[in-house]
Amino acid sequence: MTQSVKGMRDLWGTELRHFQFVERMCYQIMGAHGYQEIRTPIVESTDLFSRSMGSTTDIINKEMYTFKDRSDRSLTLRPENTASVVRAIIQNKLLEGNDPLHLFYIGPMFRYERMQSGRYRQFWQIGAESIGVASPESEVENLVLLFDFLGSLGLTDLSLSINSVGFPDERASFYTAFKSFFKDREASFCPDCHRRIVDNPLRVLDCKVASCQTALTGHPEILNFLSSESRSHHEKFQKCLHGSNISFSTNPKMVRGLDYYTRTTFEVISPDLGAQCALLGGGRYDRLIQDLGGPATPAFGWALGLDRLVSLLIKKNISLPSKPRILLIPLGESMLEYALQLVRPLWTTGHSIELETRGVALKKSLATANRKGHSHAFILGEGEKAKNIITVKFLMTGEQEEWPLGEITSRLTKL
RNA sequence: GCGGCUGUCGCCUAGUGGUUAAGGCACCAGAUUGUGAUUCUGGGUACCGUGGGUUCAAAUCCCAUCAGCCGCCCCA
Repeated sequence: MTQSVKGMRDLWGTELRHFQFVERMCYQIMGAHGYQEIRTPIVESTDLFSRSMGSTTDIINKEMYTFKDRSDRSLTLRPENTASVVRAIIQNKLLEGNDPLHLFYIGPMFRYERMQSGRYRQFWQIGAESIGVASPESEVENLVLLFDFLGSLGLTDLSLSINSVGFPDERASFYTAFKSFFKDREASFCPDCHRRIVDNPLRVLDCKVASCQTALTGHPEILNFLSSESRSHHEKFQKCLHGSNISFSTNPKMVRGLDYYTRTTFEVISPDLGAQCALLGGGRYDRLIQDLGGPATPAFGWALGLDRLVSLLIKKNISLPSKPRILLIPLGESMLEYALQLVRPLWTTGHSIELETRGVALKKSLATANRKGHSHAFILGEGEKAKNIITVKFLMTGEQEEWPLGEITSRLTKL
């Protein structure tokens, strides 16, 4: 049998309902904050990603789904969405007259990675980008949106880590100091760190090897190499977070996976997710838009892993708001025709009413309703028809009520 | 990309060379015709992930392959 491609899965049932719940809340909160949706193609020119994300990042080097199309163009399945959003902004001149832009997106991303739980080759992200404003306050606005969203899902205990990685020139002077610090004790570092110090020095900071962490004692901190402007930006950002009641911790060792970040970076990890604990991350990217050929424009945003978010909701037993699910059971074939006429106006009211059309014994229909998770059964037989009523059975308690036909809609709303 | 582990009904598992692959949950059918979820009775629904090999004999041993899991790298 042909199976789904490795790392790509089907979504249905409980898990899909959680996805849909998150998506509904996403549209609601984003809308409330004035963010507008943008949808970009899943496939882009390979160079969009190699230009935006940094040539030494793992995503570029080993994780992209890259292929040639029939015209020999190098195409790539998007591994993240920010580069595409920026491309769309430039290409469609979205900044003209719309500055600043508040955009959000939701959709599948692709990374060719070794499988592990919580890590998929097709995975879903929700992201929000705030484009055109450089202030720390706009960063906090974007994070308030994020935490309002998480709160609406019942997630209130997640901790935010923040850091600043400065601008490339600030980073360069830090690298110089850090590399000489490293060189003085290079024998104490693991082979991976010897590779990192060349490719991406910041990565040495979050090495998990204990001896490396010991060797890092007293290391130069990037915050000390920031310009006074960047430093006061960072201070103001923290002050504003306090003011908005968002709790956080500063982590000078926190490193993000993409090279385009400037100044503020942040992430949220969840201890409940095992090794793949990164739930979301983001930061400022003031140079990306110009690097991709657009006008120099500051920007800030985050991306959240929907698959991991849903697995967290399920692990934490966060229950979905449940609407009544009704099975309408006509007794006998003549009643089925009557039921069809009766249910049509009800179907326009937005309630979930499934019609039993099999014409099987009531006993069997109730068993089916129970098994499939219906909350109520509407029973419609000769007796009900004669009295112009419907029998409503509450499947949780077993209680029954008789509703006059004219009151069905109003009483449904009160369930 | 590196290292390790796993794969038996829809789900969880027993079975470690020898009859017809066992059990639980679930599912299906029934216990007199309009009442489920609780009870009772009956039913096994699986080419043991796939393909080769060893053997008189393979779910069991070997190889390959696919998928999943765990750690690393890294990331959502």
